[in-house]
Amino acid sequence: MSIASAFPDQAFTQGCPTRVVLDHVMSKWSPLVLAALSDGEPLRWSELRRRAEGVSEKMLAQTLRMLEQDGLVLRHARPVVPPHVEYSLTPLGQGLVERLVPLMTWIAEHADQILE
Amino acid sequence: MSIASAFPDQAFTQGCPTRVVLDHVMSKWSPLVLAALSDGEPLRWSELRRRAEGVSEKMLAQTLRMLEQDGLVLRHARPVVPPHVEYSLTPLGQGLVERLVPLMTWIAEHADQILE
DNA sequence: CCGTATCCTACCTGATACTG
DNA sequence: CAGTATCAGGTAGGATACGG
Repeated sequence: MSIASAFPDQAFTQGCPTRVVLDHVMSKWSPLVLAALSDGEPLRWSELRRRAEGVSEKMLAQTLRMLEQDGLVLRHARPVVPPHVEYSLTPLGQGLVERLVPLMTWIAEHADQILE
Repeated sequence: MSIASAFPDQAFTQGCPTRVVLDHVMSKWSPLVLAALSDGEPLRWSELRRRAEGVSEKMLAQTLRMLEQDGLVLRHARPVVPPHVEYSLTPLGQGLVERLVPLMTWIAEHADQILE
């Protein structure tokens, strides 16, 4: 029996790869970083820190490394002084944010209702 | 400047109610509980424990209380012995899962690609 | 059957300092 | 500018035992 009829039987069972990806995508800062990149425009480290308001340097680094390893975010470092590094979505990452943004939009529209 | 052009300016800024709701919805077990209820059929505590494979009793209780307080999940206790309690989605919760399920479906379809 | 209470650990956070 | 390193403190989450 799967968790819900919408998914294949083995999806989101314990130890399933889907569970790992779900945890990555749903981690505290991933949605904010992914949403910030959703416009398609590459962003620099400092700009990402401003957009994901409240993120520590440690957690931003950790989140970006994770998303890069997952093939969702691309890191492009230009070898200049001072360093210039840009982050953008991979095609895979774009597919993800196309589903993520509607969810976040819904939350933005209904947050008041939810917290009274 | 908002986090991304898709959202209103104040959305997902630090301390904004949207941030609280985002954290609730993206918490470790919420997606699995909400997805389990997405079929529309009310589920009992023991069935939810089976569907959200790996969840501890403490975290299931905490997650359900949170979702109930947020007005996303409805708790219906029938006063019988032994106790019979059912959980289901509120209309608000249904609106949420309509956006959540496509995201989780995408993850189920692309998890292999992501983890190589 | 449906939870609560307790304890314990792991991670997140925040601050600070430092490097190419 | 774009990070890494380290350490102290708090909080989310896990394991287990017990109660209505």
